[in-house]
Amino acid sequence: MSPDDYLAAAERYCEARGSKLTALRRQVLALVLSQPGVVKAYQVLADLQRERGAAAPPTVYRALDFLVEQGLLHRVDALNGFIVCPHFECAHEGLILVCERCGLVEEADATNSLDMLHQAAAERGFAPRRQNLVLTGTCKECHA
Amino acid sequence: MSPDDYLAAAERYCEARGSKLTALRRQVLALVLSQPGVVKAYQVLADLQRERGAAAPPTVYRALDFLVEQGLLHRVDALNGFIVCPHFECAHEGLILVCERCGLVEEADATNSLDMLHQAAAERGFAPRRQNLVLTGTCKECHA
DNA sequence: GGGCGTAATGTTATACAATAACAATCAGGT
DNA sequence: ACCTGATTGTTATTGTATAACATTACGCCC
Repeated sequence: MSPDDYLAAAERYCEARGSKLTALRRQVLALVLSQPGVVKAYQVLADLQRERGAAAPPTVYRALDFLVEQGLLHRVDALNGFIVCPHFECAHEGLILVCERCGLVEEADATNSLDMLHQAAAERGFAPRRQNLVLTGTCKECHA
Repeated sequence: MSPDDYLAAAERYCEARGSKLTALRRQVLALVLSQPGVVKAYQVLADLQRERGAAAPPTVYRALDFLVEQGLLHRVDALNGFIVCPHFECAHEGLILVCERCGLVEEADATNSLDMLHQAAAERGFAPRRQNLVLTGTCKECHA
């Protein structure tokens, strides 16, 4: 899916959910889309400053938080970064693989093991918030 | 297991692995042990400063990195914190459950599903960094 | 013991990440 | 127009982590 198509779909998606993809939020989303793999908040901030002059950290963090909340982005804790969710529309649970070396992101189907994980948690009375699991490591190209 | 027993066991464990649990590293480990749940680097730093006067961030981070490398501690990315690994002796993949409400942290054994996850990743040529997976959600006590 | 290489620690400064607190503005409903 | 709540702007600060280099301690060989 091209960035433009993605943005259009995101627009419709937010519309349908009754949330507002404002100009600023759209711009931040576009900036994240414009780069491959994991994107950092301060990188987005720098890009935003190039495009619209003044901008401060809270501006970026608020937009990113919104986008994560909507499910358009995922936060990658291990890297203090963000990645685009390739299919926010269908609510299925994915396994996201992030290469620490090159920043490549891919998604694997791991429904079975994810179900098992949730079950293991449930056995302890623990209710996981639904989320897409992220594994960091090295991709095929990058392990020496 | 009491802190003292844990420290003694850690000592033997490092000895056996040919790594050095120096006085400083032992002290940092003791400081982490002295607190329940998740411990933050700068909290350890403050404690260390109380105990030995001067101390700077790199001192603490290096000790914590060492302890994580040895498997004595786990880093909890989602919280920028560290937890004690209760069973460093047996090689294992842990599943760490963090309650968003009360902050409780527990480590569950989920070797099977974690193995499956790694396998799913491996099928794509992806090598996950050895890590302990974190699920956030609500614990037994907390889901209303 | 003296000298050497490596690992560990100390020190200073800085980079990177995130939020607090409050002011200003905008959009929709009545 | 007016009110209300959400969004964005602004300034300042707090929290997290590492770079770069100096110094000290340890093991080893001779």
